[in-house]
Amino acid sequence: MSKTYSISELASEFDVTTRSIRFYEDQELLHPTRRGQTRIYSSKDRVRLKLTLRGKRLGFSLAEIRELFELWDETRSGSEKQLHLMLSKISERKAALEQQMKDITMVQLELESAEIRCRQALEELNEKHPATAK
Amino acid sequence: MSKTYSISELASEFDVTTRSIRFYEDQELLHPTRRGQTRIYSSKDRVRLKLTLRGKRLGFSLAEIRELFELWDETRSGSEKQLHLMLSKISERKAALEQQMKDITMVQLELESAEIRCRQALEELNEKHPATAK
DNA sequence: TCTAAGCTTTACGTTAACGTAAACTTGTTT
DNA sequence: AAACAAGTTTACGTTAACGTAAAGCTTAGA
Repeated sequence: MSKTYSISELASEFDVTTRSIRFYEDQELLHPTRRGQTRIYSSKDRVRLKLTLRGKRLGFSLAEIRELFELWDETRSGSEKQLHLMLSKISERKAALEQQMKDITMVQLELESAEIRCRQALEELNEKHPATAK
Repeated sequence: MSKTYSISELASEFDVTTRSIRFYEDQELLHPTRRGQTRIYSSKDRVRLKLTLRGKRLGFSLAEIRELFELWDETRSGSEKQLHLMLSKISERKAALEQQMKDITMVQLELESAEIRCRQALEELNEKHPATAK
């Protein structure tokens, strides 16, 4: 009897619209059960929603996210072939994430130096213009 | 007389289509000059293209990237107000990037443990099935 | 002179990821 | 009974970021 959630509970917890959540179901990322016609979300669904949103923030498409979910499900009782496929997908993703880490680091460095140049420009303004006090 | 580039040179160097490069110009991310009707790209344009692609990999929209370029250009001879605006945009971006770093780290951990579980499953298969040699 | 490569503009098509609106059911509160 | 809140389905609309022709210039080479 683990916990369940309504669609609006999940929507407000993760700050997405119910429209999005239904859309994710349509794309087979979530598989809520029903009571009557009302959707009931398990904690597994909740985890999947969380993972979905995280994946999105990382630039994965919904299709890619779905592919990962499916692979993982198939893998859970998988043949050797499935397991190897999963391992190769995993290392694909790992490589992509490492590239992203590098990109982020580069941009962070650029932002740092941009910030420094901004502050210097401000100081120069204040020397010519020591007026605007405090 | 610094170096210049043709559209297809840049396209093949960065592995994008010429269509995309022209589209970026349309969105005012690039500003090549012309010889006759042919576009000539400066090394500044090349840098901007590189930054654009990096920004895209990080999930920025073209509009956001353009906004950053414009802010930076305005800032280069900017008023105090411009400089402060730029600083606040910079810290916005820094915060977003930190969140992304966290996301990546989380996903990397999940991939790690998924990989481990895969390898264990493979070992178990090999114990029941020590056949497929080498 | 013809052709081929590489460039150009113009413009309609496409995909992903929802937004938005309309009309309906179901349960519960006044 | 009436009205409300929260859920549902159906379906058309929207935006971003290009893809994909189609048709025309321009210049080096056979």
